Amino acid sequence: MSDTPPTDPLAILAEAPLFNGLDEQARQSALQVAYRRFIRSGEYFFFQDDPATTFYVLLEGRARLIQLTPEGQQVVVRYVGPGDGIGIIVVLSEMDYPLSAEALTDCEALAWDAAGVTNLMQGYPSLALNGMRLVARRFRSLQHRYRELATEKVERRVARALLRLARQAGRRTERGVLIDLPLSRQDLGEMTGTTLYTVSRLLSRWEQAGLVETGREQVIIRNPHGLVVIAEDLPLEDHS
Amino acid sequence: MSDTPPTDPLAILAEAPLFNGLDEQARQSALQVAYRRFIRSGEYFFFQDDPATTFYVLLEGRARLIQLTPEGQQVVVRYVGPGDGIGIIVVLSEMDYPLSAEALTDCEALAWDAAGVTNLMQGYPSLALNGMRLVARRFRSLQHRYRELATEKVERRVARALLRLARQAGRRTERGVLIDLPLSRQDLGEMTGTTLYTVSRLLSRWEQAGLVETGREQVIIRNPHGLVVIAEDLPLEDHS
DNA sequence: CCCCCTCTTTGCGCCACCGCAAAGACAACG
DNA sequence: CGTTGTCTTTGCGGTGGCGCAAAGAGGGGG
Repeated sequence: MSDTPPTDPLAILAEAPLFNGLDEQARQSALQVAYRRFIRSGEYFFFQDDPATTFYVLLEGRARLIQLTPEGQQVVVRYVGPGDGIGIIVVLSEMDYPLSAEALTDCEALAWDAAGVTNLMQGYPSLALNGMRLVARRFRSLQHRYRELATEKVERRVARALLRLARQAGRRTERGVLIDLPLSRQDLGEMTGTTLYTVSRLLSRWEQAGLVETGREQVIIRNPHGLVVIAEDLPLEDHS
Repeated sequence: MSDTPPTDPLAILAEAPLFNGLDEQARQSALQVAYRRFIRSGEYFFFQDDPATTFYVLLEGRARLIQLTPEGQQVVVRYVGPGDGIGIIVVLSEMDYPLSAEALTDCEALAWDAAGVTNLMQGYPSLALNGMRLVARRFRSLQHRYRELATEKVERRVARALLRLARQAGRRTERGVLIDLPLSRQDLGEMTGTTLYTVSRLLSRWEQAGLVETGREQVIIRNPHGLVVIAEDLPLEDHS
């Protein structure tokens, strides 16, 4: 996660799901019309409601996608890492960006403009199909989370969010699985549709129970299974 | 909405957003690999978790897409009408259907199997791009609803849902805009992530206020603007 | 025409969650 | 090493929404 070999765009493209199954030559021509961008930690790839002009594939670093409500509330939509694309969906549909992309660490990315992507896809239909598959997968996961939000109560949603984050950004330590991201109570609230207060109370309770260990903008999961029990709402074993 | 000329597949395809901008010849070849299906009211196009084999374009009738939670709760994801596609997203990604599609009236549809669609898209890249645009739009709208669900309270969500339904399936009558669908309190609850009780109470209140007129599985909107005020949470005019 | 089934309404108690407020903890910075 | 700002915790009161239960209201079938 923090070993940073001099990034080789071609290698990362080969790994990137969007270019999966394409031949070397296709990736080469994709690279030729791409340009490289560096975004410093805390800065933005783009802002919500800007016209969507550019599609990115992250080479190095970590970013998150945030949606702002008209009233100014935030929702954290997704975290992304190397190999992930940002803005695929939008660039192809001549819309405005529906969310903002914020760099959490210094980031390096490949960038294509809308015309470039469209051309590539016309030339390599597999690229278009890959794109659809990607979008499909993301759509599905969003649908899943939508259903969660609609039907499940806060406790489960937060537990799930932690497990998901552990999968995406977890690092084993001797104390447990550390979520390797600056992650405030506020952030967790925005991801799960609740408030920082409720998150804080939940985490306190879970810490009491020995499930997690928390610090400032940091969570370590000591007992993943315990969280799963909450996330899946498994019947607690009766100890009478 | 209820005039039913003998359905002409080519004409409907020409209107269908997926085939937008394609030439006659492309639509012809699409038709050649399609077959026709009739689904009776109350029956299902497919069930959640079945392997996704078939993509449909609805020619006639009305259907809805439902997601079931592991615990058996339902969420109504979307209503569809003539010209709409069902299952685009999924067929291309070799997944299982993430939801069930239920016919609300007798339905007539064109059907393609996964291989057929993939072939068509390889042959007509614009088709793939159209597909992406469609999915992108739907993704956006889902994202929008996700944010609604995460940040807005029930009242607004129900008001929004009614307005959305009015747009999709509204018919002017002398009493107001009738939502031309059998629509129970339960359904509305499932669409907005709440319970039939709360929906019932809201509708009662709104009926008192003269905003709507309700009956068994039926809603007529008398004062759309009033609903918009609620949906957008506009400051109520001060009448002191 | 009546019966039965489903949908709807509404009272009621309950609790999960909200959100302010104030105090404590921690990190960064000069 | 203190100051400052951000993040976190927790008490507290308020309430929105849940969900049972029981009584209406239609509608369709026999």
